Amino acid sequence: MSVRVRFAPSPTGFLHIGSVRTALFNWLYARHTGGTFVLRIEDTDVARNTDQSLRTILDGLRWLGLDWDEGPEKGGMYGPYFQSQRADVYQRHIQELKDKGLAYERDGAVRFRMTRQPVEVPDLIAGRVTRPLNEAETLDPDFVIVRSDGNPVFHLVNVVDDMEMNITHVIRGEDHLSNTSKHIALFRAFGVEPPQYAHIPMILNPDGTKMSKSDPDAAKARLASLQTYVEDGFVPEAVRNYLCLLGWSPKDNREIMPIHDVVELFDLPQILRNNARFDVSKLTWMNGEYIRAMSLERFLELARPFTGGHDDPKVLGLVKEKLKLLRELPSWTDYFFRDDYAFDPVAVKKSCSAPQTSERLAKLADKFAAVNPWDAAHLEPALKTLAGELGVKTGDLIHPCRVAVSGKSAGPSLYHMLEVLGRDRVLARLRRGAEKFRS
RNA sequence: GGCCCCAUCGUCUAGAGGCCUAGGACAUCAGAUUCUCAAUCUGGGUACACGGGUUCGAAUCCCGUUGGGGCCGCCA
Repeated sequence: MSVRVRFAPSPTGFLHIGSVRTALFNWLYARHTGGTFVLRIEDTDVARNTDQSLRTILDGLRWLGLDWDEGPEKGGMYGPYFQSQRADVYQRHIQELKDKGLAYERDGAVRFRMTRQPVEVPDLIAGRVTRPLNEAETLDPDFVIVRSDGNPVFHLVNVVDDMEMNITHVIRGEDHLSNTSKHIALFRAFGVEPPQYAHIPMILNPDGTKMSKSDPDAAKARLASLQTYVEDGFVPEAVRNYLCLLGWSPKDNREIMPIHDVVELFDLPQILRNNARFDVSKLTWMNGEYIRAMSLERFLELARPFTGGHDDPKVLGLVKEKLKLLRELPSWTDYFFRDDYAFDPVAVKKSCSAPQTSERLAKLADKFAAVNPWDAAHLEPALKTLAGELGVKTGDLIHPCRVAVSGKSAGPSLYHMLEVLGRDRVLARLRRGAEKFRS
């Protein structure tokens, strides 16, 4: 039988990074097995659902390249894929349980007559887990499956849909492990064999606490939302790759690896059983690696939202290898697009405080005025010639020059930077610097 | 509190009884290189939570302790 897995988020707020990892693992398993990846929207909590949130989920999955085979905007034979549109399906199953004497009403809600026996949960990752009933459950293990307002609850709709949609493997967060006995009991009540379960460990904050989108600590709350990484200029390839490595490993010391290699190697039993903490610094490193390695075309495409409209390919190409985050883009390129860029005081003090600075910049301007053609290959010998004539180290010209034309001590290769800046701007800025740094 | 899951460098991990005086990566420190920064290269420090077993031999198996996480809703 062909594998069918599903990602079943609720459209309430931002997309949680842990949910994203769950979606990723489902997608990987589907692609690894040649199975089907279903996206199902669990929007039974009418009060909390928003269209905006639905968009966030769909956009987030697409951003990461996690395409679904059945679901919203895609269709499929098992639809509809919104639980809000499946009321009749649930109604039928609730009636079935009532007819079998396995559901009854109390206080206006419908309750499921839970088995009084401990339920063994076979889990592909955790192994066999038997969860005995706790004290309260021993007294009354039954639980609500339809609220008094008539809406069925998560446990019921989740099981009914997994059943109706022929889901073969339920890959979800470990926070559901304790509930699984309820789900298995429900499957049995319907006379259906439960799917295989694989509960994946949680992703935690750097301090080991649970990642929550509503954490009172704003910095931690930011960490929990996928949107944060999009806004900060992480690239999807890097986020996806990093997430693959949280709870899974190719076991051959590779870390940066193409997604199709992960798809090939990925399997459920090899998923780790322990929680992982989210390490932004490693993700940031990986992001820089991906940015440096990607094509200029891809870079231009991903950089567009961060350029503020200044997307000259020559400029962006120059700083591509410098970046760790796309969000840093403006601070690397501002002087290409404006003449009133700021001068870093530390850089000025370090490179432009020598008394000869002014004279050197002026002479450099004169020397560059004669360079033809204006390109890196001709600028370099011109500068070196002048250094020889003045009897100074090239650095004594290079550093002041860099500060004069960009305001910074750090940037791309000087000669390529000058080439892209163009003769007019470079000469003007050098002469302006000669005035500015006159001591 | 009850029940469940888990436990290797600061972090992510490799390790399925001898290959481990524990390997890789990020981070960090030192050095090299460079026109700056980044990158790159070289090197350093840092871990098997603790206590009992089992075994000729344990990071690897068992038990306990401690610690972390999860679940105990008419949320999902």
